[in-house]
Amino acid sequence: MAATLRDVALRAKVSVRTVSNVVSGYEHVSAQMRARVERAIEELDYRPNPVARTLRTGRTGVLALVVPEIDVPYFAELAREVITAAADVGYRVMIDQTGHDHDRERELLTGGDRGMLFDGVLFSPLVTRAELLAMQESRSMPLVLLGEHEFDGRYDHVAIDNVQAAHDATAHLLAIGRTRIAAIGAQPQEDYATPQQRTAGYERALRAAGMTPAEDYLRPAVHYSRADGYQATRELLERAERPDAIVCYSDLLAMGALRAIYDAGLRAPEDVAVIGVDDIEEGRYSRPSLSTVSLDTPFIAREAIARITARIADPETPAVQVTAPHTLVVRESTEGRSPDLGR
Amino acid sequence: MAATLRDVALRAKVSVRTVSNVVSGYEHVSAQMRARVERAIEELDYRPNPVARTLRTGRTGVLALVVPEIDVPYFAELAREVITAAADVGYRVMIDQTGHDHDRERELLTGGDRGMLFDGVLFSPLVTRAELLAMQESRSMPLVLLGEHEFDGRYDHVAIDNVQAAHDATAHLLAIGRTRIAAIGAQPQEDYATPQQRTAGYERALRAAGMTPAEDYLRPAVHYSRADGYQATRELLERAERPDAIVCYSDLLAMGALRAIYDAGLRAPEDVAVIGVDDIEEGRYSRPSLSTVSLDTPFIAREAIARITARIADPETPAVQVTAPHTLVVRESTEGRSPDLGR
DNA sequence: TTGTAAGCGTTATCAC
DNA sequence: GTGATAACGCTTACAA
Repeated sequence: MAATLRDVALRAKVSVRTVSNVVSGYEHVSAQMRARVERAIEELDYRPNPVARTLRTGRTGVLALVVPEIDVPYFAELAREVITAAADVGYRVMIDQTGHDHDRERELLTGGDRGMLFDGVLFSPLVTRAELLAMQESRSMPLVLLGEHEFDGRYDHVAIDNVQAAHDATAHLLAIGRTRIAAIGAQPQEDYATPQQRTAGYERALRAAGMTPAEDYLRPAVHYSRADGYQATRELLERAERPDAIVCYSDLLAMGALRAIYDAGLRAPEDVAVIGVDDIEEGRYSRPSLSTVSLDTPFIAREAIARITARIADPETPAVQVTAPHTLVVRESTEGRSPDLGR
Repeated sequence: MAATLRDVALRAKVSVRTVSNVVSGYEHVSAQMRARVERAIEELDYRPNPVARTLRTGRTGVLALVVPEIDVPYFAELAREVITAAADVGYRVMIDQTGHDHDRERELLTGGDRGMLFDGVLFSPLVTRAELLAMQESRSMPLVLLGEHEFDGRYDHVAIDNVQAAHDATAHLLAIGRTRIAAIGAQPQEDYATPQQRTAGYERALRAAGMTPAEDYLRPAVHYSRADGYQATRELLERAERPDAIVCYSDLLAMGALRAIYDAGLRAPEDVAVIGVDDIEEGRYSRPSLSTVSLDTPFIAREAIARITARIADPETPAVQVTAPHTLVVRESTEGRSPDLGR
């Protein structure tokens, strides 16, 4: 049986209060008391029970990170950074997957079952804005939204400038002389912010170049997966007017696109240039290596942790939005440049 | 302020005992009592506090999954399956990263700080067996080891037959006529089980074919990363006696190898065949697509959850070892076959 | 079947 | 500076 505070107190012949003081690093404890208590702790191999502490303090030391699927490289890389950043400030991270399930997403957001298990939630949502508003009704728990751009002053956001990111990707394709530029990742049926914003950026870049976005060059993708990218690209390549470039709304879509282009007997970038968004490591090793818009995941993670801890400390902290920087990374899939992999 | 059991009791004019009975689905509650209580619960939007429940019952409903790095695709895919399998039986999953840090691994294993935060730990270790034995000293918490092969009867194992897996990969290269077969992923400095077993399988297959494993064909890799695979392959290709095939101890290493072969102006599989271990999705879309030894991740996850829940229910359950099935998957990187990606 | 009350292991409010 | 002691919200003997 594990030793408790009381056991230590008995052994050290002091009160539990004193032991608690020593354990939680209280200042005003005499040196000899401290020594006595520490010996008893040592002897009994005492370790504080975090559950009891939580019941008393209301703090769990745990954050929830909610993502659609943890094995999507972008989310895996984000999770890694988040876990690391959280550990730096003494937090652990619990990961929940929504699996693209609206109901599950809502349940996680309203805290359906999870009561006081977390001190805060980092949410990378698919959910619509309208639905988010409804969430507001629910019991409030510190919440930071990741990746959304729209900001309504209600929640902290660590945003990505999706419009600009997609614009930059498209503008790069235009700059290298492409004229039939398709896009993969739209979700016309749904009210999701990310695909809408990326489509807006894509179309804005085309219009700025005096081009009219062609309806059938805008391909939907449900899961932003390799399979989605593969399938959508196949369809695009069957068009009479075959595109000479594709903007993929995620690197994973782009990986599928590259393979589809190869399977069709075509070359990237010569026949079809491809660019993605995210900058996952996979794209640095693929053939061709993938041009992309790099999102600063460490920044997002650090900022998310900073926001959530601030809100936990003071729930009345006004909600703020920070936008993560992004940069265009040109690799072989658009310009034939070699990556720098030699160490 | 969140409503408590007592609030509900007061409102429904019943005892807390009755409310608790209703909440935890106790059988013998009269219909009218139940109705009354449920109305009060509804009105107060009451939700049980899991922390208080945990303090009382000793069960947290949380499992820890400990992996080196969550953004390594194999672990990400495993985590996905584990989280799903855990959710099916009412468990949540906390993810901890050891980051290849021995001390951190030991700390997580001995439960350094985490006291009673988890009901059990699923551990995918790098740690040596000798060190594992020492862990035994520590306070016991239900533990299931993932991926290790050695079984000492002390812990539950969901094992991979690493020797056989590496053997099968090597045998396949021999079967397609390769004679200068290198391996990447050994860790001669360390006492890690996985690389040792895979090297054993590699060497056994070579010997069975009447060949002598060449020392300088066995390349170390510390992190099993793309970068490690790239670097090791570069070095191999500089050898006077250039290998015509490479067994990579992980698919990620193989992705780096493929890129290095391409950068060296060589072709896979014509000049150098490559095979990995894991069967991550990335390898189905790479160019060339990657031959590999497929590990049954869903099986591992399901079995791990089954073992840990059994041990939580009865700590005296004898430790067992189950071995996950693996299968050779032949793709372009060894035999030029096309993958089947069209849906 | 339902009520009363004793903890679970902490922290925090009092005194001294 | 240290010692009693009352919560934190729940489950569960033990009674009724």
